[in-house]
Amino acid sequence: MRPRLADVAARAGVSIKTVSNVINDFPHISTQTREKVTAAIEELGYRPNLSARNLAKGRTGVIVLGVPRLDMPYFASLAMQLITAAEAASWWVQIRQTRGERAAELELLAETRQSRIDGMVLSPLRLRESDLAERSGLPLVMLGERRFAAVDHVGIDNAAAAASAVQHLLETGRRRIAVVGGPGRTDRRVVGARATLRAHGLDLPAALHLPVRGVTGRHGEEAMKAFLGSGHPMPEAVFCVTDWLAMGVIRALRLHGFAVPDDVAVMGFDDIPYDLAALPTLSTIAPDREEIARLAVASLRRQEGATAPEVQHTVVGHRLVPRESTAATGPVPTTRR
Amino acid sequence: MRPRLADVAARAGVSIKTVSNVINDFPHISTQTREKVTAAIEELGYRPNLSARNLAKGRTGVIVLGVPRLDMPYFASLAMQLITAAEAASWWVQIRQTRGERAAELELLAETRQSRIDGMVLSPLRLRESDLAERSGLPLVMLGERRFAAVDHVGIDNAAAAASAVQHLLETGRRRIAVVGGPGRTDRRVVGARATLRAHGLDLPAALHLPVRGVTGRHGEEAMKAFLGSGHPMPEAVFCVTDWLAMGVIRALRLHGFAVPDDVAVMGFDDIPYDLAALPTLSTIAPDREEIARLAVASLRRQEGATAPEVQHTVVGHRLVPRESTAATGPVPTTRR
DNA sequence: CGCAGGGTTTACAGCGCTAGAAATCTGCTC
DNA sequence: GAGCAGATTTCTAGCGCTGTAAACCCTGCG
Repeated sequence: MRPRLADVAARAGVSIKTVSNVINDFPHISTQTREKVTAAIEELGYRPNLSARNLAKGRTGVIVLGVPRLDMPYFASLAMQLITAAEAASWWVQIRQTRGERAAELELLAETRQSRIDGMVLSPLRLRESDLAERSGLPLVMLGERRFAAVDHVGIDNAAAAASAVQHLLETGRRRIAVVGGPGRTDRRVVGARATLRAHGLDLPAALHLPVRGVTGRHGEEAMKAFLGSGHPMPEAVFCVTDWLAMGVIRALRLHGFAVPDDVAVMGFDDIPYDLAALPTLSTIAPDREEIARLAVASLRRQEGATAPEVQHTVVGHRLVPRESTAATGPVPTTRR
Repeated sequence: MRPRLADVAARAGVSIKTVSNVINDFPHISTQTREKVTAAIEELGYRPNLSARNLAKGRTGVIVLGVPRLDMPYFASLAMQLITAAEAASWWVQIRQTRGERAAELELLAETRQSRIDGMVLSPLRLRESDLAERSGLPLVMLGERRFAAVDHVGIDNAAAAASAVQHLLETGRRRIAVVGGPGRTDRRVVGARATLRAHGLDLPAALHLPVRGVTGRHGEEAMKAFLGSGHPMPEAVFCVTDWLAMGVIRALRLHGFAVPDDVAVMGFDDIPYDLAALPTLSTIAPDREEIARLAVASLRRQEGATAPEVQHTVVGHRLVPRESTAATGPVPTTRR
């Protein structure tokens, strides 16, 4: 049988509660006692029983992660990170998919009221500020582009990240730059891109802003195809607000005979964990996902403790990852035949 | 406060244990009582507290999934499926990475003995039959190519799947076929491919069998580069034992000026959830991962119940997914310039 | 030298559920 | 109509842990 608190207590010659106190880092424990207990724990290889702990503490040990879709590598990867981060807080993560539908997102928000979970991490796409009335006091933290005034948020500075992406394109000598993404100017990434162009005395003409109805490869391919059919002069580079879009854009470009990056450079965003055997490998912006996951869990714990925790919006870092798709010279030699 | 068993009991006018009996499907419950209880559960929206249940039942509610690496999309996707399947059995999945190292795999096997988990799903790469002595009575099920006599196994028929892949290449008119994968003939996929070639009066000459030390894009790229440098006449098609290898192979081919599938068709294996915006999209074999996950959990539950369960090796289905990389005519038009 | 006052430790009552054993209720036989 | 077997339900004791409150033990001061 695996050792229990009582076994540790007996071995250390103290009471059960003292062992519990040591484990939970309660104040007022003499160094001597602490050492005795720690030694006993070590010798017995004791590990607390989470079921019992959660039961006694009245928590369920479960948090929910709400994402649009799990087969989007960005969210799959985020989920993995969150699972790891949550484990440290003895939480396990129940993953729910919203398919980006408003109804599903509202439903999740409503579930906040049944006390079946200890907290929720939500990556909303269609939620509005006013929807948050649905919310109960349950610990909640939002991820993604949108920030809500009344709820904790963890994310990167999308505008700044997009700016550095465009900056990179400019630095590699491209001036005429198209932007793929966002059906509105609410899109921080588009905003950041546009601002950077403007700061360099350039513009984002309507023809070079390719709106999309989604962010997958298919959407990117369609948007670029539409552009290619429009007869507008080609851009020297394309900034896509997601890697998926970029993959589709590259496909469309190549199907039309354009070489990437030789004819057109393409930049993505997200650093989805695709195989680097892609051709060309994709230059992108890598949000610090591990940090996002860690801080999301930290936010939940903070809220769990306090009765009326103050709202915190946290900005985590991102990295520019230049790869082949924006290289000055492409890796693909002239084709035979 | 969320409803407890006692609340349901009060509402239905029966004892707590009766409600518990209904929930756990115990025999000897009158239809009338069952209906009363079910109604009460419904009205109150009762859901059992898993912590309490697990505590009382003496299980931990945790199973371990041991995979080589989680950033391999195949395993990420498998993990997701397993998490879903395990949820139905009130288990949550703790994911452990072995990096394909024998030591790490043995360590996991050893953990089987501390009763900290209810079961283990293992996808071993380097384990030997004899290592299983390490194993305790804990429910264990293996995934992957290797079958062990003494342990439950769930997987596809790799040889048959590889056979159908090669068959597909033959049917699209390719005769000279190379195989990338396996540093030994233990590899069922290589065996299946070779057998199919032989059955068609063809051979797998040593020059066309490209062994690899791993199964990622990098390994595929290196193997194909080495071949291209060898001066051997080109094959018309390449069958790779994983999609990742295939991505690398395609990259190497294209960097050398070969078009896929026009000059060389490439076939993968696994159907990793890559973006279909790849160019060309990858023809592959898709194992029924959902079924694998479901059956793995079922195996664990079966073993949990019995004291000396008989060993079951289960074969699940796979599908041939033809895409662009093996099409008769390629999607890439002649390049401009 | 006694006692206040703090730091430390212990006792004990649950958290919500399940597993026996015990109690009760049927319907049936004689 | 009593007696009995089997079906059905209730009683009771934990599962291993934490929170509260009370008990303990030491200083240091008067």
